[in-house]
Parts: sequence; C-alpha cells; structure tokens
Amino acid sequence: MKPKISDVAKVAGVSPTTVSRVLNNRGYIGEKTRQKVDEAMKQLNYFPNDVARSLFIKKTFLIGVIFPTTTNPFYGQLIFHIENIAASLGYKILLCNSQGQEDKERSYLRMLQRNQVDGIIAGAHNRGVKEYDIPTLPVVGVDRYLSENIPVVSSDNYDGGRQATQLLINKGCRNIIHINGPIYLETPANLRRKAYEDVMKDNQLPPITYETDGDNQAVIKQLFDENPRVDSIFASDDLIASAVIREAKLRKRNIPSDFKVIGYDGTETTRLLLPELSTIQQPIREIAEKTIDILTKEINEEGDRSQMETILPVRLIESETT
Amino acid sequence: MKPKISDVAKVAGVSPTTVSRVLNNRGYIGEKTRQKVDEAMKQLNYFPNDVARSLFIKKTFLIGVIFPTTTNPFYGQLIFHIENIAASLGYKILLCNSQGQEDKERSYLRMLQRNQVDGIIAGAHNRGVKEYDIPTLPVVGVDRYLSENIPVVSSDNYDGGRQATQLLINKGCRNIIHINGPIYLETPANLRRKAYEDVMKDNQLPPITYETDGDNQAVIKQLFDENPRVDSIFASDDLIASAVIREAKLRKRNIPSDFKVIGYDGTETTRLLLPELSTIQQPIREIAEKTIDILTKEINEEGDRSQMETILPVRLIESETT
DNA sequence: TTGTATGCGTTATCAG
DNA sequence: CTGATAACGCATACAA
Repeated sequence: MKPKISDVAKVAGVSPTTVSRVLNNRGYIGEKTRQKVDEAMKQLNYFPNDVARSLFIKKTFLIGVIFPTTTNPFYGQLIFHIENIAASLGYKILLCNSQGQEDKERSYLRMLQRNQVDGIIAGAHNRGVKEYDIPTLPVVGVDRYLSENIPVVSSDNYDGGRQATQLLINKGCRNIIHINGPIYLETPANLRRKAYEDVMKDNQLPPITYETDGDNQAVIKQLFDENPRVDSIFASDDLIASAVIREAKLRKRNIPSDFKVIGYDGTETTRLLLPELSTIQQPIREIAEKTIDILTKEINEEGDRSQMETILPVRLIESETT
Repeated sequence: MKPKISDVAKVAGVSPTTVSRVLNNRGYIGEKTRQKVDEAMKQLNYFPNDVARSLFIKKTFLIGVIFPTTTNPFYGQLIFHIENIAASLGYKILLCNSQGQEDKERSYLRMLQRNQVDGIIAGAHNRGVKEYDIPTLPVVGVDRYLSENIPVVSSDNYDGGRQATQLLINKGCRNIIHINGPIYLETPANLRRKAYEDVMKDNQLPPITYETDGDNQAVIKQLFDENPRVDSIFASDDLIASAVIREAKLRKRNIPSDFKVIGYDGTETTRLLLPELSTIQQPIREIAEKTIDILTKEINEEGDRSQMETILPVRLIESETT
C-alpha cells in the first residue's frame, strides 16, 4: 500500500539504511546513490512515516494545547499564533477544547501523554487538577497558575486593570463598577480586579464587583437595577463589555457622555465587530511567542528557572465608549 | 523512565502479552491476574504509548483539520465543534492554519500524511492544490470543492443569498449592493452571489457586486463613493457587514430607516458583539456533525457515494440593521 | 487461561 | 561510502 523505506531501497537497488541516510542527510553518501534513491522516492511517491520515526527517536514534535474553546475570540487568536509559530519550528498542534470542565481537562491530559507529546501549553484550569505536575513533561501555562513549578506567561493584568479604572476616573466617573468572570480560578486575571479595587480606594471611591458565571445578561440587568447611579463599567472582557453596552442602550443611557464602558482583550475580532469599544488590548502574539519560546527551551532542556513568570505589557485603546 | 508494558509485566509477575490483554480487554483473563496487572499499572503510573500502538495497528485516531485561521469567528466556532465531536468519538485533532496560502496548505498536507492521520477535514483551498486527491486517505471538504471525488459539506448558500436579498427587497430597498470575498475560489459560497444576482434580476433590479481582497474598509469607501444612492448592502460575512455599518454611520446614514445591512454567518461571537446585525446564520454545529459523520464513515470504509454533497439549511436572523 | 515469537517502519550502531 | 542487525513499545498469531 503505502511505500516504505524498504520499497524505496528495492527500487533504488540499495539497502534500507542507505535510503534512511539520504532521507536524513546523515553520514557519507555517494552522489550517484543519492540520485538513485531520490528518483526511487519520487517514483513511488514515498514519504516517511513519522509514527515509526517518533517511536524510535522518542520525540513526536507534537505540542498539546488546552484552552476552554476556540470559539472565544481571545483563545481563537491566541491558538492561531501558537500554531503558527509552532509550525515554523517544526512542531504540530494537538488541539483540546476543555470547555472549563475538569473531567475533560484531565482526560485530555491523559490523552496527550499517551500520544507522547513533547510539551503542553494550557490556559484552562480547574482547581484540583493536580495532573499538570508531570515530572517528565514540559508544561507552560498561559494566564493560569497551574502549579508551583510550571512557568506562566500572561500580560500585565494589574496594569491593565489600573489603566482601565484610571481612565474612567480621569474622565470624571465616580460610580464605577467592575464585572468579571468566576474569581475562584487562580488566575493572574484576578489582578485586574485587584488593580480596580486599589485604584478605587486610592481615590476614596467604593469598589463594587459583580461576578458573572456565564449568564452575562442576567448579571448585568441586576447590576443596573441595583445601582441606578452607576456611571461606568470596567468589564473583564470585551464580550461582557458588549453586553453592557447593549443593556445601557436599552436603558437609554447615552454613551459615552452619560455612561462609559471599557472592556478587556482587544482581539482582532472585537476590533472589527465593535471598533467603538474602548478596551485594554493584550499582546496576544507576544504571549504566544514567549510561551513557545519557554516551552521549546524546556523541551530541549535549556530551561532556566529565571522565567517562571513572564508579564507582557498591555495597551490601552481609547475609542468611543469612554 | 516511562514504564512500558514489560515493566508492568515484571511487577505483576506475568507476561507482557497478558498485560496487553488486560489493557485492551481482549481474550480470556483470570480475575486474579487482572487485578495484579491493574495494581502494577497503578503502582507504576503506567499508561500506554499510543505512538507504538498506532505503528502496529496502522491507525492513529488523528484527524487533520485545515482552515484559514482560528482567529476568524466562523472557523473558530466550526473547529471547536469539530474537535468536540471528534473527541467524543476518540479522535484527536491536528490543527493547521493555512492562512489562505497555497504553499502552507501543501506543506500541511504532506505533514499530515507523514503523521499518518486517519482523515482530513479541509476548508482551505487554493486553486491548483491537487494534492488533496490522496487515493488512500479520506478527505471531506467544508464549503469548498476540493476535487471531483471529495465529499463537500456546506450550508445552503444559495438559499441564504436568496433570503438575504429578498428581505432587503421586501423592506423596500432598490439599490442593493453585494460585497463578497475573492470570487476565484471555487466555493459553494459563490452561490450567495449567484442567488443575489438571480433575485435582483427577477425583480428587474441591476445587481452590483464588489469584491474585497482583504482591505474591506477601502473597498467599502469606494463603494459608497461610486454609489451614493445605495440603500442597502448584503455582505458575504458579518465582519464585512460590520465594516459597512461603520462606514454608513460615518456617512450619517440612518440604520435601518435610511440604510440597511445584512451579513452572513451568524456566529456566536457576532451575536454577542454585534447583536443588532441582521444576518444569515449558518448551522455550524450541524456542519461539523455531518462532516465528521461522513469522514468517519469513510475511515471505516462504510462510505457510500450518496453523500458527495451535503447542504444544510440556513436561518435568517432579523435584527436591527434591516 | 497464559506465554513466546514476530513484525509494524524507522534509525543507530557497528562491521565491511 | 554502504549494508546487516537490533531496538523503539505494542499487539497479534500461535503454542502451551
């Protein structure tokens, strides 16, 4: 069926070893021999079997990538860059959508190990998934503390939260409310909230935070009902910000004169679909680059302990909702 | 390092074959033996090496997935569902972002073959990539004709185009312009344009189509400049529609009273970020389901030739831009 | 019910 | 410069 090295060898009239040598450019090969082999390979439309090769060299060039879902624009864009950079280095991506479910995450982890991936990049994390501590397998977390000794790459969530809150204050807002996702995840993203609270307190303003656990719309309605005098919102991502804008409009709030909103993430998709949204833009490409840089160094055992936590700068995009 | 079957066998005091039997639940195994083996596996934290297993059984449970980019919300969501369904069937996804580049696509194709994937799902296609005709490898196209004998799954692009155009006409529009992506791709999506033209002609209206090749904003400006009396636009995707709305607002057009826009795709992300956009929603989940259904049948050699082209119904979402 | 021998396709070692 | 042989970890046919 599929030709193998020995088939090529037969056609070329040489030994399998020689074919392998040509294939990998290893050792001395006679020019004539090389040509014969090349021809035979072309004739048979031969290409090597990486499964067999992987078995032997104990390396798959596979990287497992676990995030909640490619549907989310932030993860979609992040995964795009990860795949892209990985491909340029000869690595391939095994994609896992954990959907925030602990059991899925665990079973993906098992699956990736069975498949002998060279490393794992994970941005999904449910408390209690200790399985990330795999002594023999390089892992890098994105925006998530996975374990004591797993490096994390994230953007400067504290500074992002600070800039967002400060902007609203500078614009004259006083009743600023923060909305974010579930706080129980041990994620650097919680620093956004911390920064919000710090800045508010520094300005003698009372911080109020609402947490949404999926049903944004309901939480936002409640927020408006309970806080009729709210004059601005700092949302922990652009999707939530969009829902806030929607609700504010329904309530006849005038944006930005009467009511201001700032989001978080600043993905390409958000910029295209909702360009009027002011937001804190994460350096997604740089996050991907740094993550892969650290991971590949660990894979090649050049990991130094100096990069346990990498924090990349964010950028404020002031548009029309502030 | 990593324990293998023979290590487990030693600890359990049985032969490797027996361990393999326990692992795969094949043949008769004594209850005591099974327990000993199970314990040994737990003790050593053993898990099987799927690379070795794949080499032997000549099946990897890997599916290669090639699309332009996970950054695009449509592909992001589609890939999410593909991965999700595939995982439930024991298949894993090797992710490829072709970015619409022919050479990347070709090299991904080679890579996937070297990795012995069981099948390929592709929605990327540049004219002239003949490499999809792989006699021994099941391939299914999504919204793209890849080759004569490769099944295609898509939504009803003609009906979508028809509904969109008809809606605008019903709402009283007469100067309706269509914008879409590069037409030279042989894709069922071109049927959207065909439907637009047919409906326009049926109503004695002149069809006008603009093609964008990436720089949406420039094309849209040109469109408005050249057609000051345009009263509505049918955009071939929601991203373009969003840019149209933006430009229309800049030109002080009142939506929807004075100017109407309808998009295409209706992804979750669009619905969240731009809920006011009227659009034709593609059944993304169903596309993923059908695609995997056909692919797995081909993989298991149960493929019937009756499913060479599958067309799934679309749904009109009337919101506030029409 | 369990064990032995063999091969999946590749590459490294070592001999020629 | 080239070839024979073994081994990567696993699962099957065949024996016991």
